Amino acid sequence: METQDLRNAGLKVTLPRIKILEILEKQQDDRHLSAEKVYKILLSEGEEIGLATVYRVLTQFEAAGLVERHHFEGGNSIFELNKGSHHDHLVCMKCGRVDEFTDEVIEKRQREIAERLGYSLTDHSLYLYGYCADCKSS
Amino acid sequence: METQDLRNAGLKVTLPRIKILEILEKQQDDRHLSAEKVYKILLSEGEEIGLATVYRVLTQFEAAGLVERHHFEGGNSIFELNKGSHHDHLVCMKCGRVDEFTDEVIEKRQREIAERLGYSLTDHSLYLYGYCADCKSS
DNA sequence: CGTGCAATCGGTACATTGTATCGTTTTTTG
DNA sequence: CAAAAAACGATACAATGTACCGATTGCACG
Ligand SMILES: [Zn+2]
Ligand SMILES: [Zn+2]
Ligand SMILES: [Zn+2]
Ligand SMILES: [Zn+2]
Repeated sequence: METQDLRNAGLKVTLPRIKILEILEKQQDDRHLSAEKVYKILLSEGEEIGLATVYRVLTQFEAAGLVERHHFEGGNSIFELNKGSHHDHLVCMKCGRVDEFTDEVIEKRQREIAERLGYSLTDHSLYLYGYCADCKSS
Repeated sequence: METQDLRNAGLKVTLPRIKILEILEKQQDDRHLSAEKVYKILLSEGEEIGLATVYRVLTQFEAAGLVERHHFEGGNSIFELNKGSHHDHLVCMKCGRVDEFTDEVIEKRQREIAERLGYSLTDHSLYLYGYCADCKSS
């Protein structure tokens, strides 16, 4: 139940938050949405929720750890429901398809590099760009 | 000589292009500059070059392969003179310091991952964020 | 050297993405 | 159910970058 998820995250239960969380959970094919896309889905479902609220709520979700924010090439922010396990992304430059992957070798090397250069590592972003199997051939 | 670099890149030799290229070559401590920063340096040197021209010229330099554009966390574009050799970046979240590194193991894993998932890889971006040696202790 | 044309420039209006403000509405608490 | 606190929606604003346009400059040619 979304209601409980919100309470657990320390957020009050309001209609916009429930609806936005529902939308994020509903995505099957692509879990990675922009704020604008979430807003359009809300409109298409007849909800009267302002775009400002969408941004505000997504930012709150991010602060509460419910959601992760990414910056794919192209500039605008992309949100996805937090699955708990870290992963990085492969993005198709033609159709926008997004695949996920994890690689412990890369993760380990990153930690070693940061240590060698004297940094304490807090975060990283790794995006691979290219053409997916479908777009490659066409 | 900057003049020849510009000709080699197929660009006409104009005062703004020479000045901007000079500024990029002059950076010792941090080769990674935003368009706004380049503009401010120009102003501080008494040059009458418009911000629009700075953006335009940097974009042309990028297209000509003279310069690389990055998107660090925070959103705005960062430019650096192309050194020829690929490298990735470590960014200090406190003081903004940028260090560079190359890791052939990571590069290789990336190619393998893309292949495994059916993508033809064209590009990637890897940024490590944290606190540098100086900022870590303070 | 001039001269003329095409490329480029600088200023500014505009586009896009996201944030701050503020009066109104909704939730929570007792 | 009423009061207080929080959140909402509309919209003004901010930040970053692009498009446009009349004025200027670089460069090939004579
Ligand atoms: Zn594709
Ligand atoms: Zn993901
Ligand atoms: Zn630092
Ligand atoms: Zn660099």
